[in-house]
Amino acid sequence: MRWDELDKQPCSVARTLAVIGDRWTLMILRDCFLGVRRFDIFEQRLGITRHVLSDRLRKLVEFDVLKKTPYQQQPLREEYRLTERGLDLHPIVLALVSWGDKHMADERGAPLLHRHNKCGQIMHPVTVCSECHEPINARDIKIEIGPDWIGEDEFGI
Amino acid sequence: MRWDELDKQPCSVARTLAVIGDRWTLMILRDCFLGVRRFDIFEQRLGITRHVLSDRLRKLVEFDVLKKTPYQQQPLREEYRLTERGLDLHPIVLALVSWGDKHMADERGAPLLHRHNKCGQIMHPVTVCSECHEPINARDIKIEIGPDWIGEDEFGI
DNA sequence: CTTATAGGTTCCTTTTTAGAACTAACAAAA
DNA sequence: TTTTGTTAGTTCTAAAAAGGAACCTATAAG
Repeated sequence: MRWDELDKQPCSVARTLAVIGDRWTLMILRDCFLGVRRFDIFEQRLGITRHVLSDRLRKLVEFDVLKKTPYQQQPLREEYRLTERGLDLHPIVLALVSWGDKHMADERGAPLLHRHNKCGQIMHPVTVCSECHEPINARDIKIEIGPDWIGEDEFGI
Repeated sequence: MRWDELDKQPCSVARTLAVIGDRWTLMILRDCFLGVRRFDIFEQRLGITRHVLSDRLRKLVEFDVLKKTPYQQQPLREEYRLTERGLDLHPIVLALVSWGDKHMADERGAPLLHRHNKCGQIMHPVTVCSECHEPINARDIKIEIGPDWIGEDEFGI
């Protein structure tokens, strides 16, 4: 299967990865959530080639994850900002950070700390059930129906 | 920057993506969480080339995300199972599913449903603060210290 | 008149991926 | 006993993508 056919699959992971499942796209989005908005800052921080950066930003705008907004006229300059759709990617980025903090941190610990404005504390993200609000464990989830279900009742991992 | 230098960056997102930030790796992991364990089943379900599948599985074993376990002797056959480290990737996969369900679903709705064994209900993942247990909004998180902080106090998105 | 800035595009080389064929080690069927 | 099938790969070539450097455009500053 070619990569660009992925969004036709009846699977939400495949469809999401068709948008952000690229080598550089999630690094660009990380920077977006850190406040980066301009082409040259992305380039400097990421060490990505201009060609690829240009292509990825264009695609993210196409998918309505980022939008171009002018911040200056004469000459026209535009910056890239997260849309509501893009802001909804925050749990994905947080989940990536959290795994990296736990499993890839060096002796200095987590490189960045997240403070939750509402409670004022340094936090890490916890994934809970929308219904009972208990933390979710991989073994406690049963996949139920849908075309991608392969018929096993248990993970058996 | 070359992709294989990414894990040297002082950033948990970069370090995590060095492991799973590949075009196909997250699709392989999706299937792992659905119970797939064998080479030929991955191949059939993903439409991935055998060469790339072989390479990605080898890397995931190297990173201790999957482990090879014999399920038959004569001839020796081995299958790939998630390690504890691999199981910890579940929140990432759930976050990808959740975004896809919300933003990429077609008229039929979410392709797969997740039932939480503990409460028995169909659920979707919610990311909450580890301290106050309130759901997290991108605008409510302030990045505090660390080498990747670029010095802005607000997202201003 | 030259240099700097921001946001790209173009060109060429290297790396990665797609797609198909081939291999090894056995088991089962004809 | 020869053929066919199964599982888990490896090897080969062509096409696509990424890396790296140079070039382009519009404007402002020195």
